[in-house]
Amino acid sequence: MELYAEHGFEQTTVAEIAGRAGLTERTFFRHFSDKREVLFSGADSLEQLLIAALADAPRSIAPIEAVAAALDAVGARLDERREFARRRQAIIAANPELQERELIKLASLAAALADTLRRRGVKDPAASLTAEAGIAVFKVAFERWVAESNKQNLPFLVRDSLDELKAVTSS
Amino acid sequence: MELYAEHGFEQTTVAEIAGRAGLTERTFFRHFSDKREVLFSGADSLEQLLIAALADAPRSIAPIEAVAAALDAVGARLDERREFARRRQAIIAANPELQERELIKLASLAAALADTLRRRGVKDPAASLTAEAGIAVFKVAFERWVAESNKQNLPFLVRDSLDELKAVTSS
DNA sequence: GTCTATAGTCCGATAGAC
DNA sequence: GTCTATCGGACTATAGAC
Repeated sequence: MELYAEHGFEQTTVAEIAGRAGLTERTFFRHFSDKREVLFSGADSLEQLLIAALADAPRSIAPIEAVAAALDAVGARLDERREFARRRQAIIAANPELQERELIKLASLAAALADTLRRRGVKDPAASLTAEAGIAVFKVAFERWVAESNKQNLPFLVRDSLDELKAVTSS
Repeated sequence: MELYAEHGFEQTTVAEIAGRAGLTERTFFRHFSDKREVLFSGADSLEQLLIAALADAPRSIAPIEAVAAALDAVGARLDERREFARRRQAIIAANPELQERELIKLASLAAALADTLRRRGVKDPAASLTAEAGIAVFKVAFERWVAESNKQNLPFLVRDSLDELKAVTSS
């Protein structure tokens, strides 16, 4: 992240990254499948957290509320590292290749959510739509969280964005 | 598309594509920024259609309905080339790099929708959420359209998916 | 760790369309 | 005279094979 922030993602070579870590280029690719992945490898634990939180949500509440609860858990985790998340996001925002990788990670989250919902008995297309809606809410909340000057925390923004989604779809 | 379908996207070199077209590698890159883009260059006209349809929608209807009308227009256009769309989608489904490119194109559509909504006076975060909800609806409808054995057309599936989204968010 | 294919860039030259 | 299209060759870095 230091090198990507200093010289930009494209200008940074894998050899430079490996060198700063005291390793060789080859070793970098043993740990990360490609040059982008080093910025996203932490996402796996977030996906696990998300799915576990959804699976633990009470069956009595509506699917979209269960998804919101799971997103809250992820939001709370990210909120602990707000400055780190901001620096990381600035790097991603500066490079389309990194945005592509971020989007496929979000799509993977949506697929995992939909899968877990189906396991809870939600039928398609409701399961897919609830999952996609949840990710859309999270995306918007996350953008507000990193961009804004105000200090609202991420779980609050997730809740607020969900309320807004309900409002715009209730026509 | 022929080469990608025959040998797979990764196994196909740009030199082969250029060769079959009677051109050189260098010329390929003049027309397409990268090897993936050749499958997505048609998306620009769809984005224009989408935005024009949204801009033309009457101000009297709710933003999400205006977005749905715009998605209908895109759906109708795609419906004319169902078999082509299916073959193209099979290639994309077989390769993560192509999925990444598809997702960033969809994100671009969402950004354009949100922008047009703002120009119509919709405030944020409602504009972003309406746009993201619209794209989510379209994604799910499109998946059903290419995957299903039944013969429902895309505009119908867009409408059906929107109704489903309204249902799952109205808790 | 070594070797290699290929994507993608940069320099430039050429030539037809209008 | 300008615009746009082609091609050539050298080059670097990523990423995969072994």
